[in-house]
Amino acid sequence: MFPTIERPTSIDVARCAGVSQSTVSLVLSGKAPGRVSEATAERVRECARELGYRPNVAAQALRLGASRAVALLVPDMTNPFFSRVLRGAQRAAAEAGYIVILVDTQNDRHWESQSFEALRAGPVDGYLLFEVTAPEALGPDENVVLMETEAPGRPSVRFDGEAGAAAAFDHLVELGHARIGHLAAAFRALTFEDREKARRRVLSAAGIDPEAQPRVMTPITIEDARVNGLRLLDERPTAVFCDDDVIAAGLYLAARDRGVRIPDDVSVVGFDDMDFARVLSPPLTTVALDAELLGSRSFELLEQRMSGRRTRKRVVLPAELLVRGSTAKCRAGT
Amino acid sequence: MFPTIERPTSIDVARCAGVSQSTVSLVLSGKAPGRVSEATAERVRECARELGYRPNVAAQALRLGASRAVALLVPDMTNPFFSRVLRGAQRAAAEAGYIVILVDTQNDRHWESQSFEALRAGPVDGYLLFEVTAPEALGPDENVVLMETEAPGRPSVRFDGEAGAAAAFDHLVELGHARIGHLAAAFRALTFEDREKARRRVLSAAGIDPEAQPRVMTPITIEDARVNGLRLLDERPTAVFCDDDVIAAGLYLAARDRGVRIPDDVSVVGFDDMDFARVLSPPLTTVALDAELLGSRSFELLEQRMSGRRTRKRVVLPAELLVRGSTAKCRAGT
DNA sequence: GTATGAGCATACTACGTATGACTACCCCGG
DNA sequence: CCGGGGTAGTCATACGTAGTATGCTCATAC
Repeated sequence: MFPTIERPTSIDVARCAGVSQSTVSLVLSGKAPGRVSEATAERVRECARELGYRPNVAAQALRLGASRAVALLVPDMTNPFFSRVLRGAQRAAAEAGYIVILVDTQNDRHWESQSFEALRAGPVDGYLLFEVTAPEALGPDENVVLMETEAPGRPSVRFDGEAGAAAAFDHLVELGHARIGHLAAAFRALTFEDREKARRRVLSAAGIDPEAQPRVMTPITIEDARVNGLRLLDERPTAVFCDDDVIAAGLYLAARDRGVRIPDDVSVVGFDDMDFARVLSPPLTTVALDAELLGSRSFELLEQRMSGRRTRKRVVLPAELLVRGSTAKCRAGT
Repeated sequence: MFPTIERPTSIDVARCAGVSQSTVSLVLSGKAPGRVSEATAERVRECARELGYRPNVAAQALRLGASRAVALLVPDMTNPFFSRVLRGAQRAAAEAGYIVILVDTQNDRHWESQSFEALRAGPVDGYLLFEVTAPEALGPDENVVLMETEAPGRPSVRFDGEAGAAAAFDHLVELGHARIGHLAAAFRALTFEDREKARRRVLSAAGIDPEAQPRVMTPITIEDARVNGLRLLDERPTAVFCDDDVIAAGLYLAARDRGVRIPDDVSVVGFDDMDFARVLSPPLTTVALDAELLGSRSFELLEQRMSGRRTRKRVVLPAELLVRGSTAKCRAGT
């Protein structure tokens, strides 16, 4: 219909090499040894190269019932953290001959389920789901790996966010802070629950009442975080733990608005160690996560499932506190 | 082979509705009017809904020779600019019933051509190429839209980067700067050539010799830009134009290292208006580009081509200078 | 001279869909 | 009673590949 480029098929290759299409298929899919003579095989390969033959993936997918593509669903591609996840997944996938189809759900339930439906139509063999709420919609036999969340019977990969957050709060406590605010992500996810859990645990252990600490929720956006950060600063914390570097960036703006100095008047800790964290003034103390590793490990797990192994492994990756310039000894007494 | 989920086919739907597979296809692809009675059509739709039927895209792709997927090649997904491009493209594509397959070439020629080859195998109907060097490899009939670059006979979409850069240099000149450095991207692309062109033009017009101004090239990475920024600062410019916000971020670090104050000692201008630009201290003056628009307009052009129109339109999008806190009157004299 | 088997290659089919060609039926006018 | 024309739907096929069942050829063994 459209003047699409005519690409050579295995039949063209067969004609060129003077053999049948079957033989071509045999040779090119590596099943030749013992079935086709080496001389013929070489001739076929030669022709294929010459004609620039590439198997038609649609036909392959139809025939094999598998497309060698996986979907990666992330909530917000504007957040560079996910670019790194994608990069890791893409690298691992490419090595295994897979393509990654990225779906940016933009934190939009409607859009999420819509694109999800589109994907279920068959173009992908498996799913890498980042904190997505859909897993119940999938049959228990689907090839799925959960990222940064967990569900019964599903393999998953996540960071030890609780340990990371605990390290951050420990750090603040050691610096002598006793009024520690929490600028929290208004996003229901296991990750953030972990951080909250760590907060309660560490503060309680230090004799600080977690309930009495100022705590404000905010959408994960610089501007939202700025606005909500202003409210938090009004409660006069001497330190603030932010659920995310983006949120921390918003808090920096709020501090500037209020004339509050970091770290002199208030210490700030972020989470994720995004590229811009060290560029901020002062450089942001944050919990570093290897996002690329998350992506690649997740794909590896998915691949295991796709090749038939019914793994349910739950991988936990380390999270490490990076102390930079945004945290300092508490001077509330002075 | 693998226990893949068994999905219902159009034959199942046909059986359920008591009609032939052809009829199902007719109804579901909207070709029913005049061929199938409304009563039957409704029955078919009912069955399809009940069985949860979704057409097999692999089979469709094979039959139609089109996959309703397009590829978007970008050089570095870690750069949030491209996330926004993707978002725009994805939105426009979804509206037209297309899927966007993202390929992050990571500025790696080898990887670029490799993934490119993988794509040419047939899974996509068209390409959105961002400053990619491959266009010669594609036949003149391929469905391609170039982003931020141009080539004879190809449709393209780009920003008026020259106007944007000119506005930035005008701004610096008006502030009284006469020694204006250029921290330039070490990346051969039309975009950056445009900026360089604007620099020469504006400076010459202002009676400043462009050749005499300090100019340093740097890879587009915060750390690289920091190192090269140090070298540039050693030449004592009173203002610096950075080819990119990421580069500007690196220059901020360099300035901090050297104890050079922004904008008091040196004014800084960036390019792109990334999210973090306004969070920097001081907020970065930069040239704003609507990346999402770039993505959506590009897809629209591509769609025109894919539906047979042989358009070669060249779209130019505006670029606008955003003056914030990183630029100030030159105080070199004091 | 024929049975045996290895080695090599081919014929054919299925995967699920879209669609042009075709048929069966009914109604109506002549 | 027949032909024309519209309506409602079916048949058959092709898309390109993978792989199973099959066939052919030749050499060796009895």
